[in-house]
Amino acid sequence: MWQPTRVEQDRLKKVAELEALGMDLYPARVQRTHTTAEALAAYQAAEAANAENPEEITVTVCGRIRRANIKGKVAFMHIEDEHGRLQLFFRINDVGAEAYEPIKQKLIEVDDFVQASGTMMRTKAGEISVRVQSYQLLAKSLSPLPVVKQRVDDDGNVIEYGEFSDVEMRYRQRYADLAVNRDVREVFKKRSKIIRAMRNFLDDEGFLEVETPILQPIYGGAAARPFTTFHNELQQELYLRISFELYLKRLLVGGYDAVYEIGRDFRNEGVSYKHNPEFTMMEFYKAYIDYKGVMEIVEQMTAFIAQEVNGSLKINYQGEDIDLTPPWPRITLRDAIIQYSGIDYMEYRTSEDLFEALRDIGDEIEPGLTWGRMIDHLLGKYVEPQLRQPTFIMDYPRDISPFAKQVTGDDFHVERFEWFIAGMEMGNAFTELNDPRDQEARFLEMKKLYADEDDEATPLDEDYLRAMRYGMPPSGGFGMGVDRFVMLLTNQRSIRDVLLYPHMRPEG
RNA sequence: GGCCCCGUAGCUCAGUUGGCAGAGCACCUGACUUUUAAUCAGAGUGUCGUAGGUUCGAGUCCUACCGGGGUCACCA
Repeated sequence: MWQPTRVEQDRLKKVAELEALGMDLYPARVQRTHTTAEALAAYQAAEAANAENPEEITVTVCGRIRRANIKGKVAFMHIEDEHGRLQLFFRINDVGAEAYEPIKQKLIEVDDFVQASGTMMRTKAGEISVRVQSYQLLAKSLSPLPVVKQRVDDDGNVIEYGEFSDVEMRYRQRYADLAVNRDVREVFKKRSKIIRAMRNFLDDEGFLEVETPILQPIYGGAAARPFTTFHNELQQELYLRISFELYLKRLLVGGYDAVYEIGRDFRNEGVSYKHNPEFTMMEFYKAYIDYKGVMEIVEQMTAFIAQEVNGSLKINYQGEDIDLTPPWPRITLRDAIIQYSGIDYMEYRTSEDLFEALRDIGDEIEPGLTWGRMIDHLLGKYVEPQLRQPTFIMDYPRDISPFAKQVTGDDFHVERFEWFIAGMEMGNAFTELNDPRDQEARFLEMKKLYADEDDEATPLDEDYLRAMRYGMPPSGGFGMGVDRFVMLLTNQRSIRDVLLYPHMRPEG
């Protein structure tokens, strides 16, 4: 239930006064001939053509009032639309005493949406403005937005005085955050550009964009706990997908050479600066390449997107210079772990021996993990934080990679790589396992290894095996966390800053 | 889930040893026909996150809870 604050009560009084004047506070019909940016550009063009006496330009513009300076019988307001700001110049002589009164009385004020018609001009101070002949209220604002005063300096930089920075309120009321913080709007515009560039790249490479089920009877393709839900009519237990992998590879069986999907994944895990329960994933699968072919595509795609969006392959992330120019270093997981922890896990080929080796270097790892998981621990703790520049870490332990093809002549490793930048995992890829007999054995192996963990930790997907038995061409597959990639290119510290509506606990 | 930090006006914040609840901006009243962080003259508008406790007296000290941030754990 809304409890109006004192300021909101003031605004409700103004609402009553405006309605007493017969004004429609929320009209359905609007006119607009120019955005703020178009109106400015039109006047600048007219000035360029004839500086002394520019052609008279008539405009009707719309926007939210962001600043109002009522100076007796004249008033200045800045309206803002998505494209910028524009000053409106009201004179009582121009709009008439009756129409001027609501402005003078501040019945129409900051935060309201207005439409204004007039001719373009420059004020004495030099600011391009609309000399308003008539105006109309488009939407009355009942609740004040946080106050952030702005000034544009001589170089065109926007300087803000005061700020709206309460993190919780910014996430819970993203609309207010966006309305007030221009740089936040820019982040999400850039996010859109990044995803568009990704699509353009993949489309041009001959990939087909597809959509696969989010509600799945059996989840799989990644290491994560799922969300569960229920279909009432069918009396069916369902999972929200944790990856697209198994459905996309079925499409290679179906005859497509290359497919990709960009969409939402759901993982029932902790929340952190790089984890949100739902997040955007991009996965692609391409026939007739292996994981090294995938590396080349990933390098080229990253370079293409960075060039499209930032105009450069060099970025600065949180004060750190990062160069995305391909090719990137390719280091085996074994070598990387030797380099950063001093342990060569191939000298400890049982989980018991490796556990002792970890304890010997002072690691407080808990007992009972599988050999592969201990190696994953070594990667996460000693290697990952050190990988600042783009790096491929390749050849992973078999028991944590059930969908990757074994490295030829090596019983311990599979052809898998993970891609890291700025100490964060960006992506994960395999030479895809397409031997249905081996795949079935892996499913059973997983079941045995992790049987005592959460129920159904590794469900065996019979339909996926059926598809594999028809035959899938040798393929390379890739998945990446789009949000983390957006963080990188927009220089945002937290995944919450690249999600419009990050997950929050319910409001008290 | 463990540990640490934070929660005071619409926004950003201060608040001493426990002693009348504060500032800037916003809002409100008034002046002003080219301002632009407008200016000038007035006025403080509050469930100090919530509930208990200690005390003559709590924004301040104690306990629990709620919410947020950080970090560790979890994330085959």
